[in-house]
Amino acid sequence: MARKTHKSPEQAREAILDAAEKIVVSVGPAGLRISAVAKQAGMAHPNIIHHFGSREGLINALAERVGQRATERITQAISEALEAKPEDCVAAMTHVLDMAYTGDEGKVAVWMHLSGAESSLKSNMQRIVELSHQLRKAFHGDVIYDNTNRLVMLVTLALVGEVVSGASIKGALGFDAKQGNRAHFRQWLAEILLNLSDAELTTSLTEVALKMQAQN
Amino acid sequence: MARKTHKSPEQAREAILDAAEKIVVSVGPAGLRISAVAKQAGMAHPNIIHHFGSREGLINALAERVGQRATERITQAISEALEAKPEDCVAAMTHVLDMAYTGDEGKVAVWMHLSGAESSLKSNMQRIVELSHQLRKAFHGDVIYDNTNRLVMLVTLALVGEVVSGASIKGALGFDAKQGNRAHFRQWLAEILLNLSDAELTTSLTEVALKMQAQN
DNA sequence: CAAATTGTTGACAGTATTGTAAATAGGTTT
DNA sequence: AAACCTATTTACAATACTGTCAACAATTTG
Repeated sequence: MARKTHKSPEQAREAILDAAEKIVVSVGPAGLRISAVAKQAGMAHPNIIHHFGSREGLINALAERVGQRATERITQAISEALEAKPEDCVAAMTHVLDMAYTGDEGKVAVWMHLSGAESSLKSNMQRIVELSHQLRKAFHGDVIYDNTNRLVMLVTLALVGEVVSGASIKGALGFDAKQGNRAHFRQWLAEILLNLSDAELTTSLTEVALKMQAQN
Repeated sequence: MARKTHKSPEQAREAILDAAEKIVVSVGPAGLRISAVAKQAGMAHPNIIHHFGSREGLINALAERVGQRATERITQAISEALEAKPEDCVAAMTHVLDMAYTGDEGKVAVWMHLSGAESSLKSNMQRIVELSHQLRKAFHGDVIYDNTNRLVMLVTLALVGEVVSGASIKGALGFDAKQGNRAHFRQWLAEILLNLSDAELTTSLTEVALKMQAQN
């Protein structure tokens, strides 16, 4: 009966995306139903189609928004790490990893991507690699760019894995038991990442690689 | 008209699982429709319900089968690495990582798990950790079990990430360009894993951790 | 104040999918 | 050969979801 007051298109879109994010967090990526989003946003479902064109349009818009926000948090954390004192380096690096998860945005970003959303992944990832390389250079002098690329890839893949089935794997490996909770794992990983940038480790690695190539 | 010859229940189940695996590989985990599986297997879809009870029953059975097979391949690869000569260690370790992907089974296992299948993940993972720890001990003497656990977790998470969105991330990071294809990344990771077991790295890591704890 | 614009909604069409029920026939046992 | 078991199928029920359409009302513009 009583119609809702008209929101501006921007307000409506934001409200719908907020609702969609909540729904995705609670039911997973495949369970994103337009009707459920509409109910959460307190409107009728054709209104969503009016604003986003289709279900796929909604998914792409949500992917774009959460990807942008997550990238913002991560890049800011790396920038902060760039200015951290040496004794704070592990904490700063741990904070960088934390930022990939905060507020369910990393989870939603991965899930949206999993649903086939396109988004501007490439430019976001390249910003992160660029800053990460600056971070490694600040810590260890001149380092190999390819290794930064690979490290970022390893961490990114692990983050995706954590989002997708981290809870199950953690449970299967008994990580709930004593000290091995998620935060501790991230700190452990942060330490490894910092040490992996060390020049002596790099040479050690290339030595092994050379030995192997000679064998082929 | 012409009815199919009756298969034994075991044969029928295997044929259906083969079909389901193909379907999942081609359309992804969320797109698993029992009608499509039935078409692929050349039978009517109620027959699948007859043999597996429901769509969920089919998913669980498929998860169990691919999980078992993938675990078999991985554990065998680790066992082989245990008996490898020192100069073959990187190749053997790379082979272990390769085994997690071979034949789409790793991909399907992750995807099925993603669809909510239960399966015997815990016992499989623990077998892998146990063998991995033997491998690390063989290479580096007595090492910390928790670190083996964390390394297995890191690699497993990265494998899951690779399965879920490895192609996109690889593309976003420009890994297609020169030498950074998937196989090279695995070899690079294998080298890191072998070197990470080194005692000097472990002490370096714990030193950083102690320094950070003192700071808190 | 009138008219246009557009955000919003209820009703509906169309399709896809899972699962059920009864019937049929291949294979096995007595 | 008869009877039985069950793998298999056709037809159907029931539901759920996306997207369309025409109408309505809130807001803005002339």
